[in-house]
Amino acid sequence: MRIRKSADERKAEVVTAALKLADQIGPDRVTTDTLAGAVGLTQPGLFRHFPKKQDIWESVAGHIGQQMQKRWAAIERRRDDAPEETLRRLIVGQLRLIQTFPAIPSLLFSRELMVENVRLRKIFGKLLEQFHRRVTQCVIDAQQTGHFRADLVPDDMAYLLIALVQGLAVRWSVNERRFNIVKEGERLLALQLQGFHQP
Amino acid sequence: MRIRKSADERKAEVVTAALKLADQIGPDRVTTDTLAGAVGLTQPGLFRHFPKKQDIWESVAGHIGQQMQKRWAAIERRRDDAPEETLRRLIVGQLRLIQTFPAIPSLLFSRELMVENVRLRKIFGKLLEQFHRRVTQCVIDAQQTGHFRADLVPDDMAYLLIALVQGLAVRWSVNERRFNIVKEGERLLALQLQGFHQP
DNA sequence: ATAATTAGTGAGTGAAAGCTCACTATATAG
DNA sequence: CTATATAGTGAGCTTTCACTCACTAATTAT
Repeated sequence: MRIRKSADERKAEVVTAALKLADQIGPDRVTTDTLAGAVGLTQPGLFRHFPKKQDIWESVAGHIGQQMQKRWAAIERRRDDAPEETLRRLIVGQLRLIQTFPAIPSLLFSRELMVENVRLRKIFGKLLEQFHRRVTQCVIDAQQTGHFRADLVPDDMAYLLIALVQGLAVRWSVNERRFNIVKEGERLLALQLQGFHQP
Repeated sequence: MRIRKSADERKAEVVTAALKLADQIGPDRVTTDTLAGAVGLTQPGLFRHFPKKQDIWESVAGHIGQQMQKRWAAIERRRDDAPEETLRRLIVGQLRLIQTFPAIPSLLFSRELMVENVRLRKIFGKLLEQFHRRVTQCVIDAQQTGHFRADLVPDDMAYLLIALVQGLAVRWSVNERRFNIVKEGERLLALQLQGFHQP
């Protein structure tokens, strides 16, 4: 008796398995065969749900995008936070997301995703852009409440904060994740923010 | 009459061609066939000089490493620079290197290099570590000359500065290199250093 | 209960890519 | 000038991988 599941359920399974495998063996080594095995299907069974392999990665990107949006929305719903607190939550949230899906950094630079799939690059590009917009807004707000120095360019301050996240992600990957990215991030963030405070 | 060159000359040609191709089409798409074509060889001809394909990438990594060391040495030879100036040169030099070899960021995350080749990961890991050590030393020096705040942790300040480079590299790649990474870096660096200065 | 739809499989195809090998052309040494 | 070493080639091998297709088993609708 073979196990049979609904299309939607399988799709979800495949996406999470793809993320897990991408983490463990690297995105470009996730073959349709290993992925199918991971969800208990034969290789052709996968193509029943995703006509092309790229479709799988697009679903994965979509899933990550949703997770980001969800976190951002939750943060912005806390209307009584100070701008600096919102900022802190945005940055730390991003780090936590990376911690939850450690494949994200390698995904960003995989051949499969970034070289071969234009649509995918656009998706990630837009996400980064949105993130920058949000961070910039926090910076502006913090300047207006007098917490941050007003003589600095908010756009660039946001870029520095985002670089903090990305640099940390790079180091974490190269270091084979031998440190806690969130803790490390919180420390560096505090340091970075000190530089932005009113003297 | 077939063209015949010395082994050393060919090796050098192959390394530069590999870097160029990695930039143009992505590291993982550089096949032995296209690479051989780029240097005017047949595909098996390549294996005369590099027994395994991985050996090519190791040579490439070695070449990049040499370039870095050369730049660092040149900077450190300027013994009369202020620590902050040395720091500035280190960071901007790194950005310039990336500008010269735009494949570096994608190389750092390619399957070929980072997943499949442990030795290569070690090489790059060591380079990053050396860079961090150098930057940290500059920070300490700048603290001792009274230019930087002494209450901040030098190690972490160095991490922030390196994150600046890496974050910029990420954005540059995702943005398909539509901005000048060196100019942008100089601006962000100035901003970052402001935060480190004595109030 | 039967028909229609949908999920899944076994076997196989074709293309890509790393690598081998026997052989040839060119250079260098004695 | 001959011998030896070295750079390069053509043909082919093997493995891996995305994808197809005819067919079967389970589910849902009528």
